[in-house]
Amino acid sequence: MSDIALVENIGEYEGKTVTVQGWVADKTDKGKLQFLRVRDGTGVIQATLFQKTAPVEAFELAKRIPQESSVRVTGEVRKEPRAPGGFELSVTDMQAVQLARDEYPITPKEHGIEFLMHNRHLWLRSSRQHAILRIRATIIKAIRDYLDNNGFMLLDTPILTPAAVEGTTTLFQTDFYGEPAFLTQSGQLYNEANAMAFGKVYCFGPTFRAEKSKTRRHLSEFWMVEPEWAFGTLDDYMRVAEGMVSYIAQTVLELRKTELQVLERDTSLLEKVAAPFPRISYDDAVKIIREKGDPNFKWGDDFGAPDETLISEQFDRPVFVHHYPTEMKAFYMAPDPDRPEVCLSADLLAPEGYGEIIGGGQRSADLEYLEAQLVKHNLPREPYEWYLDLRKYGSVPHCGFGLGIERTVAWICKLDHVRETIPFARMMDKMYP
RNA sequence: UCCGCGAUAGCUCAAUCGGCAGAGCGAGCGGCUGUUAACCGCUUGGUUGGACGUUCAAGUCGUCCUCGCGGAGCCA
Repeated sequence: MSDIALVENIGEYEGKTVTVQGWVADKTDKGKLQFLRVRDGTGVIQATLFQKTAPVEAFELAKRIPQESSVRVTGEVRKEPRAPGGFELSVTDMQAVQLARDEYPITPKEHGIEFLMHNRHLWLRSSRQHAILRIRATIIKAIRDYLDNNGFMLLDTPILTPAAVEGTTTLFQTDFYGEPAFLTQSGQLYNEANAMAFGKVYCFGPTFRAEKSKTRRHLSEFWMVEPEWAFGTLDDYMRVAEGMVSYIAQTVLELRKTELQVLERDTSLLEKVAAPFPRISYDDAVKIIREKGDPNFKWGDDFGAPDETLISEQFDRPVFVHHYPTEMKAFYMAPDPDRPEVCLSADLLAPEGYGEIIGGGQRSADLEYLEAQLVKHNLPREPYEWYLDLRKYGSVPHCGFGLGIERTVAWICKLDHVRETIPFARMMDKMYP
């Protein structure tokens, strides 16, 4: 029995005989010459069999084997410029683990999105999906590395929660031992408690929004990283956020060249993603919209998707929009002491029309202000009692932000829709597979 | 929730004015010693999303329904 080799390391085995375990992604029958392209999860390698030299059983199997059958293929690794990937396996032995029983639905030709989403469990095997999801994994690791290396501690927040964080967004309700409970829409409030206990923290997990949104930027279940730290200000937040996003872009450019190539991503645009990012105030953003878009845009309105695109088009890298109207933002945002109608908040808009990927800001440290905000926002006090405690026992200025993973992946990969950025997207009216 | 578009073979699509429902891919069989979404020949393919209606005649026109796609609002 020869060594099991992974396709991603196949170059290390040149001249040696190894076994690759995987699936027949595709094949070409040339009569007395058979080409199989075998995928093992780490890559695809071409396995070649000549009728003249290969064992009879192996050759016959290769000739007959249906697409997506699972196989063990043994052969000598040869450098071969004509083969995709540059290496090829000259097969000396081959066994089927299982012969695919039905016609494989996904062919190398085009398919519609409805069909592909219905076959998502199989679509994941294709090279484009491999590229996207490897980049997703790299982005997540880059985020974790950046935060871990900058003194942040991972401290996860609960998924089952007793109340809305921001009150406005629709929540998924579930049953908690007979009591209503909700799937979290943000780790934000618990993060603040964690930050008061540990200083610099972050949570990383799934987030649920029952919004009836049907756009390329929405999922019902998505992943978010939320750093939060004590003694942090609005400026501190923007510095950490731009550092993290730059690090994400640089890491993907460095480690995922092949994948970006598969996706035909213009990497020159990603190379520009380096701190510092431009910062403009909400007031200035409104001016841009009035000049180049809607002249009647009202101060105090939130930006629509076309407005965000217009703003981000003015810059060649992500842009912060800060000091939003206090009314527009969550109840816990700290108002600007010099100008209370705006708050110490900022969103980061990604380039190329990808819109908001980060929202965050400085939180109010003031007990009386937050008590008044709860009343103003019609929120019950009782579920927030513990949150108010944080302002009783050593309240300090602090800040934090949330970055949406799927929107970030969509932007880095330049995808049309976030549904391809997660293995199994949960969208309005869509739970299969 | 609102606006727009769509549903025809396993997949991607075509079908002129309402007049015999087609092609490519896939699959099956055969051929080919360098294929890369191969190529060549043959074969296989249908409750035209559902219900009702108009008509001598409906994939095509009308009403209702279901599902999907795109966008808006809202958000990350």
